Amino acid sequence: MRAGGFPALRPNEYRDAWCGQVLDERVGSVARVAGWVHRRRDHGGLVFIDLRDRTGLVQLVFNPESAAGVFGLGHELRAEDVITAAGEVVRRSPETVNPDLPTGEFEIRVAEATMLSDADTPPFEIESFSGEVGEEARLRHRYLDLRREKMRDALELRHGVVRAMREFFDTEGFVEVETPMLSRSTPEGARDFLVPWRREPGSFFALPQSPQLFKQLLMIAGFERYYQIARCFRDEDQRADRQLDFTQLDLEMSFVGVEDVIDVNERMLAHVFDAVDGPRIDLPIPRIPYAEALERYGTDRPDVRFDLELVDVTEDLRETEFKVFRATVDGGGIVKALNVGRRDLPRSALDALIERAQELGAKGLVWAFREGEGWRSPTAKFLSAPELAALNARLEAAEGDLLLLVADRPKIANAVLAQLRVELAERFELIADEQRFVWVVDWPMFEWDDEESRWDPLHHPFTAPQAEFDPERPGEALAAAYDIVWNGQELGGGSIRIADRELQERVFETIGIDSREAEERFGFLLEALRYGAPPHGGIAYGLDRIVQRLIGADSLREVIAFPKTASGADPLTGAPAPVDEAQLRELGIQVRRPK
RNA sequence: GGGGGCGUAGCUCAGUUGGUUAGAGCGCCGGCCUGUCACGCCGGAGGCCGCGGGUUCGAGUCCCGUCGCUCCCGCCA
Repeated sequence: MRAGGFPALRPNEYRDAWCGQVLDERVGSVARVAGWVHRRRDHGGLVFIDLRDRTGLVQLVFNPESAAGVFGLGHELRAEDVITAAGEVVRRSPETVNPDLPTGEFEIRVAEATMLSDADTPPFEIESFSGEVGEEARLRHRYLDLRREKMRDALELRHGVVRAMREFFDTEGFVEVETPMLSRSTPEGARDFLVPWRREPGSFFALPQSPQLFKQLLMIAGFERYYQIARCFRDEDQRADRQLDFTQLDLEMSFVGVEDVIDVNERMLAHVFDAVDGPRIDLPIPRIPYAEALERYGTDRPDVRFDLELVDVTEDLRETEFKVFRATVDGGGIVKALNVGRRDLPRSALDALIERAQELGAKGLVWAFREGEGWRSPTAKFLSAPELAALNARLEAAEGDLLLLVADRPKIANAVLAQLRVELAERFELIADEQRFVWVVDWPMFEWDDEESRWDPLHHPFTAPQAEFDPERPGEALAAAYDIVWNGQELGGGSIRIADRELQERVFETIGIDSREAEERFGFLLEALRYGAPPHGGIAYGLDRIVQRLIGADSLREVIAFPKTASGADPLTGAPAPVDEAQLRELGIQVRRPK
């Protein structure tokens, strides 16, 4: 998947052709190319050089018929030397054609060549055939790692994605506006990156976790349609799909409802994917209510490429004598189950499943194979015949089907089985070879936080409810929010925002932010809402994740030019690094450093 | 903060039950080679076995600690 072609090249003193474009129309004329020595094949009386630029490779031939100096240079060239070379483009004789190279039918007979920059032996081979180079070596010399075709392709695809987004938003009347990097700490929930302010020791800017409040202010300002390719920062531990700084596609629209936002975004995604030859998106993208996603898939980001749905069997076990289930059910927990189908798993594999379930947070996992009217399972003897029959019926279990049950608090039972569902689907190859998108809609406004004993916003506190909500029953309120999920990974999420000051205050109150704190933290927003706020809503995407998925990479690092390691370091620059005392003094910061 | 995996030559890796001088492929250096394209052939250099401590007659190998890379849980609305 390459994003677009390469522009026509104007001749200059270094080249008049891209390596990758030394093709038919060049045959018979002189071409000048420039680039890096990719590989040298020195036959003594004849030297072949594969020269590389960003467009690809072309073979240069140095032979004794060329000037002595030029032929001599041919022998001296080493990997990654930078040269410019000119000579006649010739068609190779049929037996010397390299079918693996786009330029494989042609070569340049070098008549003149200049070393522009000779290179030390690189710490690793640019295109290695002996396996993946270690992450730290790659990042330490990222400029060499980025010379690999794979990395060029990834970043060019990323460019193509961004360009297609801009194209689309341009035709739809959006304005790209930059919001500040240095601003006030906003409440996205993650830890902020703080920037100390010299003139007021003890006061800090925060780097944005998202442009959320600024884009709302832009709507109040009357821009109506805004977007931004926005750099965002969150000081949380890394994952393969999480970096400290990352990029969002952020957009916001005025005078819109949920349908309007979804419509624009579906067309945007279809346009972008089409522009980069990504998977086809069939519109409209199906929607699934949050509650249904949780019920059927155990997660708010369901992978709908395969069935294997979760089934709630709590009601069948309400009266059971089996203590484990009974205690859970009586305590407000649930029992959820998965019918994995007829699978021959040895005891060791079943034990491994139990272990995995525990790793994921479950107290345990019950496995069973349907056998006649009952079960073959260590647990079978604790359940009555009617209970077993009811479970078999509820799970539509056929003879020999493997059943997995988890009893726990709803959150845990769902999460554990949701993960097992995906892992089992991979294992048994149930996942259709296709791309499936789904909108998750009808999110609850609030979620009860047991540990803090308060209601938390499920999205963020600026999300509008679908209708007036009963402050006595926040748990029943639904939000005008939507997330888009691609093959089980969240790509983006958004909502219609609160455009009414009083409603905004009520939501703050519900989540335990009293009017004084609201004034202190969000006074500027509340004040802005007084001066004519249009109804508005939007969405934000993880841009890096979109590109990662498009190229099928395992890690975000494959689509970010200069990413950080899993521990948040940058081996190339050595960041983060101590700063000198004078800088700290100026900022009024005292640091106790370990000796 | 917690857990798993990994750390041996520049790179990717092997290294048996703890036992003599730690290996391979690629890369690198030198030589030969006029049709190769992951060129070939001959020769060579290259090691703090991540670091520190311990057990042992003896440690790349076992134990403890630590650092780094990585994946996961917590966290990331």
